[in-house]
Amino acid sequence: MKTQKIPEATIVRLSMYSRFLNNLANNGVTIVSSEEIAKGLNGSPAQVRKDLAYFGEFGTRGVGYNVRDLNEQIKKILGLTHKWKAILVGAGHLGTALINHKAFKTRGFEIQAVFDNAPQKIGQTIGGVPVYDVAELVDYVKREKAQIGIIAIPPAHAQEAADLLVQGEIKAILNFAPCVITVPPQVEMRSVDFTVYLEVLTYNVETNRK
Amino acid sequence: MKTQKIPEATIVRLSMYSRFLNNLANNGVTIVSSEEIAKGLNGSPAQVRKDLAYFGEFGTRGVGYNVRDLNEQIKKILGLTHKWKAILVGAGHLGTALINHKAFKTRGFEIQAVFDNAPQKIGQTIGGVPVYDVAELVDYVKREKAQIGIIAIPPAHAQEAADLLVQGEIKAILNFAPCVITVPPQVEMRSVDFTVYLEVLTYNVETNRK
DNA sequence: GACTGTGAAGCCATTCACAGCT
DNA sequence: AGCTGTGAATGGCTTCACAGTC
Repeated sequence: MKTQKIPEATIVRLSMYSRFLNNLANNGVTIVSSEEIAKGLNGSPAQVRKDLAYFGEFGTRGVGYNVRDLNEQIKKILGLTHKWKAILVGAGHLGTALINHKAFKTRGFEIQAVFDNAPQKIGQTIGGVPVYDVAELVDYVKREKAQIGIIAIPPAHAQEAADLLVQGEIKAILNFAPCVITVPPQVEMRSVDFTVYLEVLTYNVETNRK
Repeated sequence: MKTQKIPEATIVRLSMYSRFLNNLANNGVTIVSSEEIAKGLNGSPAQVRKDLAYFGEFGTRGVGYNVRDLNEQIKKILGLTHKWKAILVGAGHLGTALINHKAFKTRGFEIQAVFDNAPQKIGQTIGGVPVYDVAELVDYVKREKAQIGIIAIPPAHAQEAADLLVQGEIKAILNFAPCVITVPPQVEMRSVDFTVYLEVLTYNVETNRK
């Protein structure tokens, strides 16, 4: 193992490997081969081995990988051995869906607060999470040292929300608004933009019926 | 322009260019350069030109691109000159968020029906869209010739939902469940998996504070 | 002079094929 | 014998740099 640039696609796959290993462990499987992991992910065995080899030697030649150990290693790599404090911007339908989504809790993410600018929403709770005025966002993030900000509002105000999060010294932003957002380099940012995938689908459907 | 393999990343960017061009047009801009498009997308001018050049010569040397014309061309490439019939599987929070999402209507996608297995939801409407029993899904998709199926249910049953959509001869599937789904090659499928991006963020936050 | 279109070069990720362990 | 770990080869996307056009 040496220091080298690791493809983002590798990190994405690590996250999926971990999920797959969880399932295996729940089914009582203790040993797994790169071949089997690959099958579970529609990937290739060489890819699996290469991805893991960036970070160490986790397997046993002639045998395979210990499911539980490998999962622990991957979680450590991804930074999932401790909890993460998240806050949500947007108390609309999407925000509500995210608060109620199982995936956050099961992976150690805790949405601590929601921020919105609609007076009738402020003071309420959604799925047990309090809704605050967006005017309090910067202070809250600073005070609570929230690390992850999730943007779930329409594109028109998404950049403003990002700016507030940055002002609060957030570490990372997950943006669900279908638009481009700019943040300073020290802030990690990824967009989940389903609209572009929808159009990738239509492109492929149109193109393949030649 | 010749027939060659076009990177998926190019299609993703085309979708974003189109959105950007919509904004420009709404602001009364008529001509745009690759440089300006690049700035709007945090990309490079060469990339913009290369992406567009896969499909034709849409610009004028020394001048730039006509905003409206280029947008029309891109929409044609993406198959957005006609409407798309979509159906949704899952009448939960996420499904509700998707039905109410502006992005579908503005890009020509119409969610015609929602399918769920909860008896108390069947017969209701959500955002004006009727909720049907999932038992009727296959027939409905065949009869209405729905082209796009959207999966918005927990991972445990996502593959079953995909199988039903495939049985109904759907053309494309957009999967929001955080799991791997397998479909036959003639069906286009993409997953919108925000959980992996969340973990890409944590990986980067952990790694960059060395 | 300005900006597009494009072959070539450079770079990065994936696949291959086999050496290395158990 | 079986499966991992890995340098080398391949393939593909992006960047470069300039020719082409207005």
